[in-house]
Amino acid sequence: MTETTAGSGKAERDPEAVSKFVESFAAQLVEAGMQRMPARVFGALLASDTGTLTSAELGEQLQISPAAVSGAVRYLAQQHMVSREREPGSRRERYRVHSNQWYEALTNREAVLKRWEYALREGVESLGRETPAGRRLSETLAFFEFVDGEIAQMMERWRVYREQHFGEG
Amino acid sequence: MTETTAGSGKAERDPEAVSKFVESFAAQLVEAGMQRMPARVFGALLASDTGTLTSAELGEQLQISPAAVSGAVRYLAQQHMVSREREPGSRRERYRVHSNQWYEALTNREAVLKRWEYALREGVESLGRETPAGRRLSETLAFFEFVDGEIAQMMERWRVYREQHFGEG
DNA sequence: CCTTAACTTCACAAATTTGTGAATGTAGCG
DNA sequence: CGCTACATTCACAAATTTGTGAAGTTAAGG
Repeated sequence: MTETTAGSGKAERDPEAVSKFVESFAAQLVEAGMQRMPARVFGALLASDTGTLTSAELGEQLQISPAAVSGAVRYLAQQHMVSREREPGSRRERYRVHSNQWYEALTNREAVLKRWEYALREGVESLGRETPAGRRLSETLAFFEFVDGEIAQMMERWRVYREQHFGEG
Repeated sequence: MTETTAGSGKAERDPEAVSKFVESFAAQLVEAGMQRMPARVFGALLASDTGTLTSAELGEQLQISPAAVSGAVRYLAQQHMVSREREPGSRRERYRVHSNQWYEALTNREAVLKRWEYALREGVESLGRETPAGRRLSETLAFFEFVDGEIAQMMERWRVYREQHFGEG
């Protein structure tokens, strides 16, 4: 017999409830633009007891192929929404959602904002700073720069708030 | 002869520069998850002198069919990123990007956040507030609620900042 | 070393999304 | 009252995206 897939601890907390949450949460992420598999994998990790799952566990729980798991995890890791850790002995890999880390990632629209800003700057240049369109673009650019700064401060405030309400993560 | 499509005012401000901006800005929006046509239409409006364009102008400038314009505009209007206005006399419709209005729209991830919050609340309930997973979801929920409030304040600060730096829009 | 357990990559079939042309609807104007 | 100028909707073809099975790669353990 395979060493009970779920391994550590009685993993059985109403699989149905878990699945229902995973699917409905993933659906919302999808609607917001995330790809389906990454969204589901992320949901599964969020809903797990330890915040970590192995590739095999993900595959079984979500009924998807190893290839799909691999692709989803690659995406999530690139976005810094999960981290990978090698289990010392085994060849098994663990994927983890750090409570902390992924808040940052989610607000890491930063990279996105930067690219928008760049495109807008180009536009201001080439259309002419003093044209009506140029002025409109300038203002838009200013908005994004403003938001950029504000978000940094907001995350700082969150860290304080979080520590007060939840203690160390 | 058709009444020169571009109609009002000498619309010719280096069409090439305009197009280059439109396409590169749209590309960034697409990468962030927006559909291509809405992104291009929005870019074109941003880069226009008056901030308004007719359906025909959009179609010609972007080389797309009336159907595509219609679809794109419907989407943008739903997201409150443009408004439609009827030209009094004509049957022609004008689409406008209000500098103000669309900042709000962009941060109107609010609707999205609300749905995430809802899904998370469900999850906390069904997995149990006192389980490890339940606690993780709770914290995530708290984060979104926090962000919600912060964004409202941020927009308020932006309005002040904007007025100081750009005067009335 | 050789075997085996894990992850990854690749080529392809299926499903979804996207944009078009044609048909349809509607309001202004003679 | 009918014609014309726009805009919208619909069905479909094309392009893109998505997930799978199979083959490939690497490291742990005998």
